[in-house]
Order: sequence, then C-alpha cells, then structure tokens
Amino acid sequence: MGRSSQQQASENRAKIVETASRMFRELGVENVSVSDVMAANGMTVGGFYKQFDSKDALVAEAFSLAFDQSLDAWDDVYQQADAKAENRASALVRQYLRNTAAKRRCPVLAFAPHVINGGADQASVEAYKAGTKDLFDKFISEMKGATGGHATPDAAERDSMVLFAAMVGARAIAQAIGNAPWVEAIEAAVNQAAKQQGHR
Amino acid sequence: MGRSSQQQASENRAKIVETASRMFRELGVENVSVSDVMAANGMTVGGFYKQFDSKDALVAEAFSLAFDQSLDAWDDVYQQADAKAENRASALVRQYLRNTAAKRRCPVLAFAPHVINGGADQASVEAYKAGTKDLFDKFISEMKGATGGHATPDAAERDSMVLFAAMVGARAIAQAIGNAPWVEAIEAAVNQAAKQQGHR
DNA sequence: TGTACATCAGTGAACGCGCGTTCACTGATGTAC
DNA sequence: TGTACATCAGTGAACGCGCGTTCACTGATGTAC
Repeated sequence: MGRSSQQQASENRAKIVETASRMFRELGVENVSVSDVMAANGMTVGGFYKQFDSKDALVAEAFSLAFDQSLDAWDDVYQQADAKAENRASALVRQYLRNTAAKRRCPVLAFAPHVINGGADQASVEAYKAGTKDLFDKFISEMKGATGGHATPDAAERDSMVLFAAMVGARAIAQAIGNAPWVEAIEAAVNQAAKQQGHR
Repeated sequence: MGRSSQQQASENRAKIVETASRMFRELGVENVSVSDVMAANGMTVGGFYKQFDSKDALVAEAFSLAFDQSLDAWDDVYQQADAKAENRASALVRQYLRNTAAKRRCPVLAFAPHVINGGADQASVEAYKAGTKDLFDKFISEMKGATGGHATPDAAERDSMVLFAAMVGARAIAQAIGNAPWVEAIEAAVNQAAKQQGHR
C-alpha cells in the first residue's frame, strides 16, 4: 500500500465527502467519527489529514454537498409535479414529509444540532445558513406561482412562509416522536394545507 | 465534609435535577457533563452516583421537569391573554417565538437531538414523547375555543395543527440561523397566521 | 525511452483530552442501648 | 439524656473508552535527466 495516483487520491477525496455527507445526515455530525467515515471507504484514519485540514473542514464540505443534493431533489419533485400537472406545493410537502429514509434526512434539521450547540466552525455555519436560505427561497419563489385566489400577493407570500415553517416543524416532530396517531394527524393537516394553498 | 443530613441530601438532589434541566435545555444533553452539573451546584462528581443510577436517569428526570415547566409557562401565557381579553393562539405563538432566552428553550427542540440520534435511554424517550404530546394537546385543545368562523370543526383543528407545526418549525429555523431578515419574515408570518386563526 | 531519485497518499500506532463511571476514604448524621 | 457505633452523602483521584489529531513509516507514483 504505497502512494496512490493523483487521480485515485482525488476520487477518494470526493468519496469521503459523499460518504461523510450521507453519514452526517443520517446519524448527526457528533455521532460520526473521522475513523468511521474513513472505514466506510475501506481506508484508515491517518490518510484523512492528507486531504483535509480537520474534521471541521470535512463538515463544511459535507454540508454544502447535502444542501446541493436537496436543492436538486426539490427540482426533481417540481419537474415530476409539472409532468403530472400537479400542484407543486402539495407535491413538495408530501415528498418532504414522506421521506423517512435516514440517508436523505433534511439537512436543515439533521445539521441543526451541530450548528446550534456551537460545535460548528465558521465555514460550516455559513454553509448551513446559505443552504437553508437557498431551500427557503426555492420554496417561496415556486409557491408564488400559485397566488391566484389570494387576497393580496403579500398574503400569499405569508401563507407560503407559514407552510414552509409547518413543513419543517412537522418533520422535526415526526423524526423525534416516530409513528403516533397525533403526529400523523399533524402531517395530514400540513399536507392538506399545502393542497389548499396551491389551489387558491 | 462528612455526611449530609437526609434533608440536605434531598434538597441537593432536587437542585441537581433543576440545574441539569436548565443546562440541558440551554446547551444540549451531549454538551453538559455530569461534572458540569455537579460543579454548577458547588459539588464534585463522585457524589452524583449516591443520588442517581446514571446520567441517563438524570436526563429522564430533567426532561420531565422541563416539560412540566413549559406546560406551566403556557398556562401563564393563557391566563395573561385572558386577563387582557387577548387571542390565546396569538399570545402563545408570539411568546413562543419571542422567547430567545437559552435557559427557557423549547424542550421539544432542545432535547430532539438526544432523542433522535439514539443517545437517550427508554425512560428519557418516553418522557420526551409524553411531554411533547402534552404540549401539543394543550395547544390544540385551547385553540378549539376559537373555531367560530371556520367551515367545520375538522378544518379548525387542522389549522391548529398546522399552526403548531409552523410555530415549532419557525423556532427551529430561528435558533439555527439567528437574526436574518428572511427568518424574521417567517416569524412575522406565523404570528400573523395565529392572529387570524383566533379571529376566524 | 530508461533510470535514479524525490514526492506524497495512505498506514496504523500513539498522543492528549474529556467523558461516564468506580472506588477507597472522610466525617457528620442517624440509631441502638 | 448520653454514649458508642453504624450508616452513608459527598470527596477527589483513578479507570477505561472513544474522540480528533500527529507521526514515523511504506512503497507506488511522478519527475528530472
């Protein structure tokens, strides 16, 4: 096991970021060690520091990747909704709430503990803030297309913001509580609100 | 420093739970060590295990206390709203979103990382689930008093659930992002929705 | 193109650190007479 | 009530463990001639 080629090293580096992004989303940053990430790629821990300055540096890159993937996933949902001539708000909310795959957890929620509790360095915090705002903007701007029956454009935008907060909140509660009738009722209510908002 | 009296020991135990509950809410369970809690009470770590079986046992008691305190705080908000003949939904949502004191963080959000990531034992998880459902029930049942202009009672209850999710989601985002215009816009939108829902 | 050497991606043991927990000990409190 | 002894709340050092990071080392890769 001597030196790897530059191309191989570059591929390994990219795989490490992808693996870390997935594991951080699934288990939380604090519950995934550098050794865990390296082992998941069939490598040992020492080599990590040839590619990254620190775990913090990996976290920042993993955050950015996760938000990019989420933005792409939202695009896909919108396109599928358009293809079926379906309400975009309803499709996105339904997909967001239905998504129980741990690997695809919403980065806004999955990374929040690391950001809130001061464990994240400046670059990671900025990646988190930028990524969260990008998702919010995508949600709000797409919702604007469905303002038809609203009293005013301002009212439509306010309703979109409430729906965004409700979508995130419902998912946060569902993740923490798990399957329970009252949680499913919240999810159903948010889905219903998304459906109605699109039709107004 | 020999043996303390039974009364003193009992008071110390209660203070430890109170301190732990406050620190867990403020900093997160994972970021507060048993030593931290004991030091905050002017004690050393060894004595902890004369009063508790484990950190997990303390966590479960601290969770229950935090939810009890939140329920009491919500009662206070309702009573103050009633005294001013103010909309209960609006008063609670405004207070919930305005509350930036770290010591009084919403336990639903503050404890979620510990529960979601598998760090919590069974007793703690059950205390969390029960406490969260209690807060939800208090919110929904009080909101039912304001169903006046709704199409159906079902629609009113659905709107209450959406508002609860939006309130929690808005607070989660605000805690993670901090002060930003778009976050304040979300909070304003949720406050507005609470005001309108009460009047319908 | 072939050769000699420098480079450096990856290895795996070791470091310091903080954590939850244990333990021998202390001495004031509680109890039996 | 007073005395002798057992109890046990709290002390503070120590344990094992996993973490992020460092380091001497390996040997295939990259480069200079």
